[in-house]
This record gives sequence, C-alpha cells and structure tokens, in this order.
Amino acid sequence: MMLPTQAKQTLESALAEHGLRSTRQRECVFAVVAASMDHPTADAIYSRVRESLPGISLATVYNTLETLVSCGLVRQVNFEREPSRYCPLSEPGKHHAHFHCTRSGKVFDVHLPESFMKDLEALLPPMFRIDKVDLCISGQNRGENPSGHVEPD
Amino acid sequence: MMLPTQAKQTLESALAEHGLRSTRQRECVFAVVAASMDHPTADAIYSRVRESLPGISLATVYNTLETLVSCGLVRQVNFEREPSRYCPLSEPGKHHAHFHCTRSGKVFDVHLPESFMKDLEALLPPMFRIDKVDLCISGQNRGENPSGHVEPD
DNA sequence: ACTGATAATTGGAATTATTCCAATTTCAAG
DNA sequence: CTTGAAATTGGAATAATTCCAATTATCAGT
Repeated sequence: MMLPTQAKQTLESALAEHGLRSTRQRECVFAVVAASMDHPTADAIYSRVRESLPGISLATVYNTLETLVSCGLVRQVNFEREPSRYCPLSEPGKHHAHFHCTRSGKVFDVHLPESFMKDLEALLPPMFRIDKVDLCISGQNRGENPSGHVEPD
Repeated sequence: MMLPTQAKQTLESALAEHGLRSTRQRECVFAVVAASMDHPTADAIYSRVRESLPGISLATVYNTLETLVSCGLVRQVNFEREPSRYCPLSEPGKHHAHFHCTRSGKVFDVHLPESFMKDLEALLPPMFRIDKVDLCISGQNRGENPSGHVEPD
C-alpha cells in the first residue's frame, strides 16, 4: 500500500497542525483507510496494513486510527455495539450518513446536502452547539448493486 | 417502583403479541425505564430496579431490556462506544433523535417531524428499505436548562 | 554525524460492557 | 397436583478496546 504524494502532503500537514509526527505506521494506516471504501474495522485495517508493514502492532493501529480521527482525516462509524468501522473523510465540510444493510452487512455512504443539515440544526434548541452528527440508517438493500443487476444481496 | 394500570396493559399486550409472559422482573424493569427521562445505562437501571426487586440479576436486566426493545416498548441508544442507554418509546410512529452534551453527559430528546423523516428517506437510493434510523448529535449545551436559568452545565 | 529530549511503537496485561450457559425456579394449562 | 415450556440466576466467558511499562524512532541543536 503506497500513499500518493498528494495524500502524503495532506497527512503530514494535518499531523503537523496537531504537533504530531508522520511515521511509517501512520502513513500506512492512513493509506489503507484512504483506499478502503468498505468501512473496515480496526481488525481488518490491521490485517491490510500488515501486508506492507508486517511488524505493526494492533495497539498502534488503534492509536493511529484515534490520531487520524482527531486530526479530521478519518471518520469512526459505529452501528449499535458492533466493532467500530472507519472511513476516509476527504472534504471536511461535507457530511455523510451511513446506510447499514442488515442482510449483507455492507455499508453505504449517503450524501447529506447542506439544506438537510440546516433543517436538522433548526430542530435543535438554539443553544445546543453541534459538534458532530452521527446518522445511521439500517435496513435492507433490495435494489441494484453497483454492477448494475438486481439481486437480494 | 409501581407500574400504572395503563402501562401494565401496554406491557402485557406487547409481550403477549410476541408470545412472551409478563413477569415481576419485566414489569419492574419496564416501570423503571418508563419513569426514567435521563437515558440510563443497563447498570443504572439495574440499581434502580433493585430498590423494588433486590434479588434481580444483572443478566435479567439485560435480557429484559432486549425483550422490551424487541417488543418496541423501549429504545436502545448508543453514543460512540459508551455503554448502551435506554429510553421509553411511547408512540411507535414518532421518531426522535438524541442530543448528547459532551460537557455534562446529559442526553436530550429531539423530536423529528414527519417532514424531516420524509426528506431523509428521499436522500436514500429508492431500493433501500429503512428499518431504523439512529440520529445522534453531540455538542455542548450552552443554553437555559429546564429550571429556566442559564448556566454552563 | 552525535546526543538528549520527546514522541511513537510494541507486546502483553487489563478493562469492561455484554453475552453465554447450565442449573434452578416460575408459570400456565391440563 | 403435574408437567413442560419459559424465565431467571450466578458466574464464567467473550471480545473490542485501552492501558502500561519498556523499547525504539525521530527531531533539533550542536
């Protein structure tokens, strides 16, 4: 897993902003998450990262994921009490929700337009300052999959 | 903790619909949750229930909460990876979100109007059948509390 | 390059909410 | 009452995550 130069810049400046160093481990974990569209768990990330960094420890994967989340590069997603999943967070201003198919276990991103976020904000008492919004929808995907044909997952 | 006759009816019929019996333990756990506006954890519910049923086990509290959730009487609420919290679910058709104050730890219900739920549905690919929506907003409550005066939690 | 100070990583132990399980108790119906 | 199913119980087990002390890597200043 190699990190494109541009992504490397992104990582390094985000870390620097928080007074943190860029390391091989952080680069690699970031590269794996950035390349993963399937919302992997820490464990799955661990095994993917080990393909390029066999000696990395699970503790470091957890530490790094926490670091990346706090730098705003990665998002942690929780469904019920399942193990946390992680996804890349490219544009900081853009919000997305998650659809969790209870049949297949797959997770889909759902883009949330600015208008929707505004509506949501309007529903809250005005003195509640929003830091984070977690919206998870679960159900079953009975539709077309990306390959274009219909199947029940 | 005594359960009002009407609530008892609700519980008994909901349980009966699922082929389940009403028991002292279930009545009491239900009564505690129904009377709790603070979104208690299983542990908190356990200690409240023990005031009327000192011999109840934590396992039963967990079992019962699961039962009540599956009967649609109680809602399980998760913030990040914190212990699950529970709240009464009076009207089955009515949706609400949760605002989690990161300063005080308090949880507030946020009513979601039907129009908002419709908007949300419209954002999803049409073949996604929604079973459940979990919306958690976290941030800080800098506003008036129910007693009417302003304080920083 | 070298050195010291600081930060990051590591392996393994610890934590903790929750689930599991086998044994007992309760319940409702015949 | 008896009997079979359902519910409860205490304690053990699970599993994701966090903690910790020891090692290793990195950076800044010489």
